[in-house]
Amino acid sequence: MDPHLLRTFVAVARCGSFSEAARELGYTQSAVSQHIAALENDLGTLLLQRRPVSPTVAGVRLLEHAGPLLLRLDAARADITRLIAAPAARITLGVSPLAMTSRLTVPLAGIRRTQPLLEVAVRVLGREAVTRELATGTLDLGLIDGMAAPNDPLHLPDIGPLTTMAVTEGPLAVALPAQHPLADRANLDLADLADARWIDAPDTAVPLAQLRTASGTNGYRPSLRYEGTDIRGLLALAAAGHGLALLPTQAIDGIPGLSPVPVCAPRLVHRTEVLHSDTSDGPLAVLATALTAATR
Amino acid sequence: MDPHLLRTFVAVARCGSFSEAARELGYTQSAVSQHIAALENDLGTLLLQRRPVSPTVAGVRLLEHAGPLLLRLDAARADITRLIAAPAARITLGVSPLAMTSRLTVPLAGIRRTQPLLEVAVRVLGREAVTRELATGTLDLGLIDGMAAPNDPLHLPDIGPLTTMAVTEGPLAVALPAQHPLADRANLDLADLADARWIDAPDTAVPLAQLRTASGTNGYRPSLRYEGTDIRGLLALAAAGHGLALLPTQAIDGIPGLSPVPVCAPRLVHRTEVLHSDTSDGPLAVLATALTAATR
DNA sequence: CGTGATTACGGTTGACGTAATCATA
DNA sequence: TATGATTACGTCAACCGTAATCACG
Repeated sequence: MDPHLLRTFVAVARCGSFSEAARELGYTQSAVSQHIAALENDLGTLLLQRRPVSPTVAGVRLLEHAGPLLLRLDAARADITRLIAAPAARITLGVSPLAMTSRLTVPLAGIRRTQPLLEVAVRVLGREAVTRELATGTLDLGLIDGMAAPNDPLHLPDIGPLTTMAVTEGPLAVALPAQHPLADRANLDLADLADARWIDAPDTAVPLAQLRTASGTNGYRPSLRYEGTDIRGLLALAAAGHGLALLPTQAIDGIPGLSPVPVCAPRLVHRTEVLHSDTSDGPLAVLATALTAATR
Repeated sequence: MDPHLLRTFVAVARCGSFSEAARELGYTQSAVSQHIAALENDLGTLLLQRRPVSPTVAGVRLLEHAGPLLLRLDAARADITRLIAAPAARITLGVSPLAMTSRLTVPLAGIRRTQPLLEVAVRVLGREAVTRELATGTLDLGLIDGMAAPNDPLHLPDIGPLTTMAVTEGPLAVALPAQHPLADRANLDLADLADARWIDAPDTAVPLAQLRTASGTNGYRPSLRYEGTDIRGLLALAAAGHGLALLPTQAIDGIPGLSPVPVCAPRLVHRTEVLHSDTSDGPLAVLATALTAATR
């Protein structure tokens, strides 16, 4: 279970080919074959079906472990090197789409005024990408949004010891087309919409999987998948009746053709949090607290 | 960042000695020294202070990663081997103290009646221990309790793909000595007790760290630490006025000298969940659903 | 047949143990 | 000075590449 072996295993599984994975990793076909053989021998089971190459049941299971494992390994290395390296002259901020609001501009302006030598970059990414890049050190600071119970932290994959601070909490609403029969309701119970058609937009709206666990049902089946980080596109699809989406009320308000209907049960809020891994009080920690303070 | 190196690193940090760690791992003193040197060389920084041996800042940081990393590595191996191995003739159940209630006996009796050949063992452990042993395959099924927002899953360290199902949700109460000034209150706001004296009983009561994150304050300082899995002992300490503890109301009811006072804010519940890593519908999955069904 | 995975085999690298050296309480 | 970490060095195994072989489409 050497990380190298795991890395080639996930590469082979992703590529669907030993030789392709070998090219990608800079190994020979032979070495990749030996890696997989070593893993399979170690675990005592076949991990990949050959010709065509596809993971077995055990292989699928191992893949579920290998991803987080390798990510965390990278995170550990990045964490230490960041601790050693000189305080950065450049801060890259990763923001999930719905965390990217106009309020962000105030503390950013503050930082740029007080520390004009500090280069600041803002990058809009999906939620998973933000945590991943934060772990590997590509990002210095993350601003992530999500759904949670009131006063409850977001459920984030634990890639390591991160400092998290709440920035905002606001109401959630279902984006209903204006002509939808329920569009004039004062509020809605989520469970009533379990059988409706939903848009699966994991990076912009609340992920459907989360709706399922929150309501304990198996509903909220997707009618359409929306990938990317652009909210306007999602709203256009919702307005056109392609499916429902759960968003912060604020993001739906004033969009033509859409009525935001608040969700009354279960009791849930939209929440944004700042994440960083700076234990001391460097510019990162300062910016992080500035971001929280600006909206309190 | 070879796992072997990480393993010896945590061993050395725990033992506070190279030679002691070497004995423990079956290496020579020399090999351990080389392992640490390799790690330090790879990461480009000192990880341990020598004479006496104690982790540096970077070392502490690495330790925070290494634990979960190695645990997850073990979990992956255990997961695969379990998948391969024949369905067990023995099921070991790990239960956290407050998840161990009389309701458990009903589904257990059901299993023992329908599958008399199946050996069943019940083991009461701390919450961390249950997840750890579940990950490494020592336990087959876990029953864990904790605090959460209503209808929200427990926050568990993600050691891998686990099936979790809610078993019970019930009210929480502060265990106050009968003569406490607030003992006759109808209910309490948690924030009002942030400056009180608390008992830190991470395995039995709600961990104080969780109270802090839930209320966003830095209070709930421990006056006494209580280790172990015996609730009666904790209740005795609480009744004697050594400090407060947050527990399910049910656990405090009827205990002489203690008044359970419900917590009204923030809105929180005591919740128990079943955990297992069986994807198919073996005896584990059957028992797990039996456990949830019995209390619905 | 041809593409692509496996096996055989050799060179190099790296890992661990023995033993000598160094350093600190 | 004694305990315990480091360094030197030799041996052995593991790893990867080259090349031949095998197998499936």
